[in-house]
Amino acid sequence: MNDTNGFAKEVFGFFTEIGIINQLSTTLLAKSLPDGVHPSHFSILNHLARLGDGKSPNQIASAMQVTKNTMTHSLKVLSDRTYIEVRPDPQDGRGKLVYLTPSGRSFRDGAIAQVSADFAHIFGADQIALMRRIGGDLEAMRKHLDNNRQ
Amino acid sequence: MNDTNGFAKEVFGFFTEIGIINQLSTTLLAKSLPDGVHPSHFSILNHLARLGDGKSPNQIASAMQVTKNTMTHSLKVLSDRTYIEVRPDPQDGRGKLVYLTPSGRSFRDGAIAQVSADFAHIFGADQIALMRRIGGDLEAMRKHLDNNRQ
DNA sequence: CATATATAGTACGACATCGAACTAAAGGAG
DNA sequence: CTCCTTTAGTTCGATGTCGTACTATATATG
Repeated sequence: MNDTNGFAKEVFGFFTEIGIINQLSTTLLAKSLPDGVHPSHFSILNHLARLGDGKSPNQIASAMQVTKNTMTHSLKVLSDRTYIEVRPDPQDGRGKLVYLTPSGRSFRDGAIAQVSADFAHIFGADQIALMRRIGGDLEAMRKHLDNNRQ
Repeated sequence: MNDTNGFAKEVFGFFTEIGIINQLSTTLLAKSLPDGVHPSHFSILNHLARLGDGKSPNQIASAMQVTKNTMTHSLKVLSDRTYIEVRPDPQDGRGKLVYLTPSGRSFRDGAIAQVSADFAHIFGADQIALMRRIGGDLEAMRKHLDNNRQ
């Protein structure tokens, strides 16, 4: 096996590991979420609650790393559930702005509590230590990949 | 903000970081793959080439962390492209066994070369060092989550 | 042997996501 | 002012994935 193949093997293994962790944690999150709300939808509510609402769909799509069409779909789902309101942007005739409803806020708060309780069962001291140990490296890797996407 | 919420915030941030890395690396891989082959399909070919073919769909599904129905679908796609062959298991009337075709092997080898070349452009010494630094912790986290899924 | 339980794979429907093409509005160049 | 380019959001079709329910075969229990 030559160098190129060895390099490929190592990098594949690395991203495969990350992919599996992502898959397992997403599945776990999905099971903790009530009412058939998809993790990606919850993520949008969480984003709006943490960083403030009144963002455009395009801004949210960039933050969530999904395409605009996906965001259109997700916002429709959240809007149908009355967790958000989407209003025209008074400053820009093309744009829209997304606002959390009181119902959306309370749903998000309840979900946070539920998910925290569920995760606490399997996330012990060792895992917390591990998380803190590699958190900085993960952030660096994320930023590097984000800055180098074509 | 109380402890529960702080814990939730930290864990969310951690898995969000992993999710974004996974999303970016998967997108990158998808762009390197020729012929519209999905990363998950490539992953199956790679698995069979590395660990040997003649596995059952169920074994592959477990290794890839997807459901049996997803595997049925993926194997049909790969079979239609003549990258694999699915034959009945002579030992078990219910089972099937999956084999790589010569075409599948050469496709996989070519894809490895292409993807390696593409990744080498953005994966420098710093990233390789980072990968080796946190690889063990990622593996431990993956195993922990895998052992504790409900 | 007969029945019950478990396992391999499939069928069906639902849904999240994507890429390409489109509409509408904003901004810039002449 | 007019035309061109860019940007925001949507529509459409395709695809990967999942959960539930199903069939067929194997294995265990009595």
